[in-house]
Amino acid sequence: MPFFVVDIALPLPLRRTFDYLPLDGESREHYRPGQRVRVEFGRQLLTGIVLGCKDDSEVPRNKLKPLLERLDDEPLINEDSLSLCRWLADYYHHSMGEVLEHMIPTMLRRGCDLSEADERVWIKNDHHPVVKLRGSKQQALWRLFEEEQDEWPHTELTGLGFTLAQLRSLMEAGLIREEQKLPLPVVVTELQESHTLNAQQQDALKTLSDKTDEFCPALLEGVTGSGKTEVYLRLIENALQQGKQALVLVPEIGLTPQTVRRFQARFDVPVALLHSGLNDRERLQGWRQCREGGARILIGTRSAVFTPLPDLGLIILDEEHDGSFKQQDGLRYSARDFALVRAKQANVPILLGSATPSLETLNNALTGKYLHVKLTRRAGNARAPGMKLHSILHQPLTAGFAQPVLNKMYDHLHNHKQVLVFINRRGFAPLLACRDCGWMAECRHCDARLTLHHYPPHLHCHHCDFQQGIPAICPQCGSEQVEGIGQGTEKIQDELQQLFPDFPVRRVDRDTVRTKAAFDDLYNDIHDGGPCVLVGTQMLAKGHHFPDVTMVVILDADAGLFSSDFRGMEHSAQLICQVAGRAGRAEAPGEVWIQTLYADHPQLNLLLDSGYHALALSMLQERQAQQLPPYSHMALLRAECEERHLAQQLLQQARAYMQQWLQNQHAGQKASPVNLLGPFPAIMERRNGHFRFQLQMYAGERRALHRLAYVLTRYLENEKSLRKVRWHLDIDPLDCL
DNA sequence: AGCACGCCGACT
DNA sequence: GTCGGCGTGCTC
Repeated sequence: MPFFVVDIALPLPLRRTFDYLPLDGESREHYRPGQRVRVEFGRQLLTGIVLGCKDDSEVPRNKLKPLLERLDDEPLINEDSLSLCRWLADYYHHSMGEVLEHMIPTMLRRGCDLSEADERVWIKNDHHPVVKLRGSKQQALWRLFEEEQDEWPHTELTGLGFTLAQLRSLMEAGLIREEQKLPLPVVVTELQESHTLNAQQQDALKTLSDKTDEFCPALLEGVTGSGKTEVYLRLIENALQQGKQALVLVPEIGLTPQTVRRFQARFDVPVALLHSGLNDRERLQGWRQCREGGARILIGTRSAVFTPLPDLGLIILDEEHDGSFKQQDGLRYSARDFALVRAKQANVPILLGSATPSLETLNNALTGKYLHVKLTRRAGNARAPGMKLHSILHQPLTAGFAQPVLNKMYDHLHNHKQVLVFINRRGFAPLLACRDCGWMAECRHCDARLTLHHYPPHLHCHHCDFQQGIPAICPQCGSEQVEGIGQGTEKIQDELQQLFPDFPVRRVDRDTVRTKAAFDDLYNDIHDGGPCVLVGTQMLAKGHHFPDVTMVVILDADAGLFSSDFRGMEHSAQLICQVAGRAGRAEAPGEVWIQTLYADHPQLNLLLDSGYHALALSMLQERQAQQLPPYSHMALLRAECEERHLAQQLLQQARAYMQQWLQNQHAGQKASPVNLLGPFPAIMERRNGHFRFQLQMYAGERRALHRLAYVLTRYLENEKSLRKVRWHLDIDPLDCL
């Protein structure tokens, strides 16, 4: 047998792969890219992925080890997925082995067998005798098989109150049989009719349905309540009719039971869900349901973009501007950008939806790179909320509110409506300070103030989770005048409750709704109506509809207006629109009050007078003038270390290396194709005990940036002198703080 | 990333 | 005398 070696990607941060000798008696045909193998790596056992075979290795023969075991006969990852992984590894300058880890569920990464997703399932026999069942429970059970579906997972039936004895009776009667197999998601049987589309929605649908058999990226820009979801549902319907699968990607908080139910109740097909709440086995089941074609629709968050879908016919990515589509550690990929690459490879349409598209996407739509479809009218009777800036300059405030705002809130409550107060600060007060000497409670691990919490009483760092008790006296001067300064959700809740004693004031933040279940309870409570005030953070802004909310108060819009990040205004505007979108969903028109010290802020006024789109166009002009993304491409090299100077030094060294390389490459040229800025300390220089610095890289051409990033990562990876410093390269970073 | 090897300080 | 600290280097 001719000599050959197997090229294997291992789950290591190293940007290279490893050669192993094949198993005795196995030829090249046994090794196909995408199979899993067990190997001895140093002294540890690892599961790797076969990338291919080679005639020979760069490594001397005596150093080559034979691999220990081949885990798959059929590749677990197909050629298409492998080439997507290669794209990710190249584009994000990441290790192939770690990229591949994203493609398969945890259990398979650990070497488990596919069959571990199997479960006890009861199946209706094709040819069953006609029998008279005695017990009413048995009859009810049989009806499920006759009227709803042929297959039922055992756990699903016991969940409905049926017993093993009842199932055995049916089996003995020859009606059903038992098997170990992959269960399918239960199909909802009470289907809902589709809503009728308004003229605009019909036009949108027509435009978007034009190309279903080829790559066609599109932006659906639709104001809140304009019925984007209905358009999604129609497009999915088309895809399903053609025997295709649909992938729906939603932001982390967007995957609510309400959303899911809406999709499930519309289609007579199994819908798989992938989100952070699943355990390893459920993940494996969902993955197999998609890969084996049982599930026809997959709804999932960021990581669901990796799921194999053999009949993929459509990708929908809702709230495309949402930051949760970008992974913020490890492989820092953008699920939105990756979804576009995937759609291109699969040659299928992809629809990005948003009321407030990111400037990147909007630019692509405006330049014609994407199809641009707009929905400007609210579906049904819903009217757009009226937005109003309320200047609090030189105004006396009660509990942080201006009197006219409180009066308005009172009116709404008395009209049996609900009021939503939005403030992006958890806790009681954002800082604890001494009245006498000015001392402030600071985190010992971060450059940040500790937040004062009353429920329960403690000081808490929101950046590293450090907690401690509240000092009774000032540790600096001994004064007893130690108190919270400023306001958070807790304080506002307390004070509003005193101002409106006749109405419940509820707080909605990470501290009150820790679990998904808690949120659902609260949501149902609120949904059941009754006038109340909701005080909450970002959590309130996304995903959920509160039909009885007719007034929204935004308390601290100013915080976002002067951010040091160039995307600060964009994100503020998106957040304001999103919060505003919570009001006036139903027939009752809503109103939005924004308290601000800067009532003449030009961009804020543009947003309120002319809407997000107009503001976005103006922000794009600004970006163009400053050559910021999307008019340039960016990468960020971040470094952090417990020793301040080492973090800084790594970036200085990286900068020197890159400058040298650029000079060699582009000798004689006037302008460098990549501009380097920094190193700068991060806005919060110390976090969790680590000093953080960063180096910005800008380029007009993506090519040049990537060529530089390639040599940089190889250089840093092999530079052993700086190994105490943790570093990473963030391609297309979302925030540069 | 692990996990070895290796060379210096405080313990039974 | 040894246990254990983490600097350095390697893994096909």
